[in-house]
This record gives sequence, structure tokens and C-alpha cells, in this order.
Amino acid sequence: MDSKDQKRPSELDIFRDFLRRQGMRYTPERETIIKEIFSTHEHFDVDSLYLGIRQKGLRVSKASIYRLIPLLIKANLIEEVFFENGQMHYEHIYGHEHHCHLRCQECRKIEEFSDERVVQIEKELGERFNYRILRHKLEVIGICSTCQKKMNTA
Amino acid sequence: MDSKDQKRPSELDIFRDFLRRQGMRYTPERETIIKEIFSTHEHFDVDSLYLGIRQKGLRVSKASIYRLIPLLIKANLIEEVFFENGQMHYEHIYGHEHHCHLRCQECRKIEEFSDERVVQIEKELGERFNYRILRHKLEVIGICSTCQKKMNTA
DNA sequence: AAGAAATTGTTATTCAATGTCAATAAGCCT
DNA sequence: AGGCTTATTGACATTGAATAACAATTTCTT
Repeated sequence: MDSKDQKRPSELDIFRDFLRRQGMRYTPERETIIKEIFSTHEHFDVDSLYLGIRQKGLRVSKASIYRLIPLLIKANLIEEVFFENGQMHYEHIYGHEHHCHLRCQECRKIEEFSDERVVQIEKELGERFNYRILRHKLEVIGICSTCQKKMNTA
Repeated sequence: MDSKDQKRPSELDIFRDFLRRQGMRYTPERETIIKEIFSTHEHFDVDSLYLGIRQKGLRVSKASIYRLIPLLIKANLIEEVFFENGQMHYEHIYGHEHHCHLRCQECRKIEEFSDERVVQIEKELGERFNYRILRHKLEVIGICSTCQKKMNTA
């Protein structure tokens, strides 16, 4: 473990700070939810999160999850990824290599990728519009090779 | 009007073709909705679309709008832009200069921009993952100058 | 022109997300 | 350490976008 790792505060520390600055409280329920979110690198929605927590034998109401999510977004710990099937889907972004999504319009499969050029675009935009840039979300939509074949033979 | 313009079929023609290929029917209701969508260059949601149609003295049920939207997406005439306030927002993409969005996380203001580099990224992705690329959606999130000032003085 | 099948509007339904509120508990203050 | 203020919790009720069901209608093929 090098010094870089030691310097990076945990997501819980980040969130504690965030809460203190807003005069809000750190509760066991919030800790449970955050730990669950950061325990995997998968996308999640409120339902999958709730089930994951219950499977560990813990108990938190869905209302608390719904109430926590906007706070985590404000704290830049998670972000909305896409809305599908009537539910918003999220992923955590802190302590996680940033990536973008290539999605198949037919079968909804998702490939992840990164590209440095987007960072440059971001930077220029910040200067041009006088924004403080927080993050970006690049979603490329197409038809995967499997679905292309299906469409050709049909 | 130059030859390039003459060659580009209207969105109605595109959609008629699309419907025919799927064994679906072209109805006055569908025509009304599409014309409304393509009559402005603004983002829209189901409600604003419905109201716009009624203000022109026309009548189409909301159910028909909800039913048409997935078809227009499949036909690559419109796309989902963002989900906000419990509603999906769309914009038409056919016959319209493509652009991306820079959004302020605080006040939800939106700036539009274009960047050729994303097209290049798209192209490379298509080759790398063997996808037929249809489009992309780049959303950059930040804090606008006005909101930065507010946060500093607070 | 007729008939098969898709589409429409109406109505009912679903379910994610939010609001309400009394009970509880975090965290500051002395 | 204990008390007090007030944010937070969970249960329940409510909202509202989106979808389903279905009978009446209309498109489009032959």
C-alpha cells in the first residue's frame, strides 16, 4: 500500500464530512446503505440495493434509500446512469475508474470503455462556458454484432 | 434549395417506410403527433407534446403518444434526452444538427454544444466492439458561474 | 367493396417515487 | 454523563407517469 492509497479518504469519510457541512446526521441506516453500494462495482437500482441489504440480514426501509440517493449524488459519490424499465439506475463513481457506456439498442447489452479525449472536451467546455466541471456521461448507442446478424437473417 | 435538400426525405416519409417494413399502419393521429414534434426544435415530454397538439385545436389521446414514442425511437427520429421530475424528456434528432448538453447540477440550466471528437470516438468504438453505431449522448455536468458565486457567498 | 388485423380512446391498473407523521435517536451543549 | 433540540426513521397513504385491457373504429390488402 503506497502513500497515495493512504491519503484517499473512504467514501464513508467523504460522506460524513458532507453531512456535517450540511448539519445532517450520520446514522447506522445510512452507513448500511452506503456500504452496500460500495461493496460491489455493479450498477444498481433501489430495488436491487434493498434486496442486497436484506440478504445480508440487515434491515433498512426503502424510504431511507430513496431519501439517501439524492444526498449521495450531491456529494458526488454516485450518479444516475440510465433510466430503464421505469426505474433509475445508478453506479458509484468515487474510488472507481471512470468509464462510459456503449449500449446495444436491441438487446440492451452494455460495454464499458474510457477515453481521455472526453476529459479534454470537458476541460475546454468549462473554460468556454465558465462552468466548474464535475463529471461527464457519454453514452454511445448502436447495434451489437449479434443483433446485427439477427436483423440480417430475419 | 439545393440538390442535397431535395434528396433528404421528410421525417414523415422516413416513418412511413419504417411502418411499412414492420407491417404497421400510418394513421392521422400518428401524423399529428410527428408533425407537432418536428414543428419545434425544443425538448419535449409527453405532457408538453399533448398540450401543444390541443392548442392547435387537434385531438389525440395521451395513450397514442405513449404508444408512438418507442416507435419513433426505433426509427431513429427522436431520442431520450434526460429523465427529470418523474418524466422522460425527448428531442428529435432527424434533420437536426446533433448536439450535446452541458448541465448545471444546481439550477438545471442547459447549454448545448457540438464536438467532432466524439464522432471519432464513436467510430473507433464501432470498430473495436463490432457495433453498428447509431448515435451518442454526451452529457457534461458541472456548476455554472452563477451557482458558483451563490455557493461562495453562502 | 369486404374482411382481417392494427390502432384508437376510454378506463382501469401498476408501481416507482414522494409526502405525512408519530416515534426514535443523533449529536450538541452544559 | 445526561438532557434537549431537531434530524431521521419506518409505516402508511398518496401521487402521477406509464402501461394494460378492451370494445369501437379504421387502415390496408386482395
